[in-house]
Amino acid sequence: MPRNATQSAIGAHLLAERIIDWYDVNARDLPWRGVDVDPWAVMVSEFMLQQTPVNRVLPVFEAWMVKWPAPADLAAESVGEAVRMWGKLGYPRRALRLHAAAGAIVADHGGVVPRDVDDLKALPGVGDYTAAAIASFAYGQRIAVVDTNVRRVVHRAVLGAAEAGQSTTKADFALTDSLLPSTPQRAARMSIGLMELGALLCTATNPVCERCPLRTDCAWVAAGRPAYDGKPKRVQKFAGTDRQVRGLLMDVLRDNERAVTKADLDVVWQDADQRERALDGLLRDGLAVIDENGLFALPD
DNA sequence: AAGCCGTGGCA
DNA sequence: TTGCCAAGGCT
Repeated sequence: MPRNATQSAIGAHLLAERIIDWYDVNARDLPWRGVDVDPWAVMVSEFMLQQTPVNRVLPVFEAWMVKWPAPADLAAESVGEAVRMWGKLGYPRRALRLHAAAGAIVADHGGVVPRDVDDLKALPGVGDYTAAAIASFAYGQRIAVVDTNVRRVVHRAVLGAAEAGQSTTKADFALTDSLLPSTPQRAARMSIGLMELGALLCTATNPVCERCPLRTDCAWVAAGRPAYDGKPKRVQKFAGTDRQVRGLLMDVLRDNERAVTKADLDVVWQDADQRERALDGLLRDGLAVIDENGLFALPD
């Protein structure tokens, strides 16, 4: 049974203070942060940041918010334009889900991003993490926001392990929750601080412990920074997979304002079977459509 | 619940 | 070069 926060060498109260103080000085100035955050901006950024680095998100986010400053603006747009604007962020199904979520916000929530966690989780593309992130960062609620950064920081600082497990567990959520201050405002501050710490210092490779506000009390540092001893994390292949082919096909569709021929798509990949499978997948997912002339395009 | 779903930077 | 990694969600 892992020690909880109150039994740790460093108490939850001090941990929160160290992290919040560090964040106040070291936080990056990102466009989806600020005193008067727009919940829609938080939501858009969270969708884009799913498995995608900040630096690649920044320019797309800026263009997106200029074009669609409110959920209703996106909902009124064709989903294909959302996919085109998504560009090469990757995982373009996120653009479909964000567009659908905007429609649901208009239909069910008066065009305002809901603040209730269950309402948020009911939106397409919003899971445990994203719902908590919006509830905390946009609305200042006290809820554990558990992403890969937070899991890593907590596992190191509190549990003394090099990395978290492969997936987020209820124990991860419970432990993170136990570390949060009682007041919603400080809890939200600590949540974003935990994430920032994991992103800037307590990184997966080459963590910068010397500059970490928790270094004197970190269980992992105290243990001599032992190596990860959990199950090996399998990294997915990309080269040669259907995902790569789908990406190449989407490239063609995005780069052409007008519908393209099958031949235009066929040039991107040699293996016909895999090509067909990838294209079928895109059609099934709604990322591509066939028109009445048998031409291929982004969805309407 | 294990596998699928993009993309590109970096060591 | 190849593998690892990046604010997950869905089935």
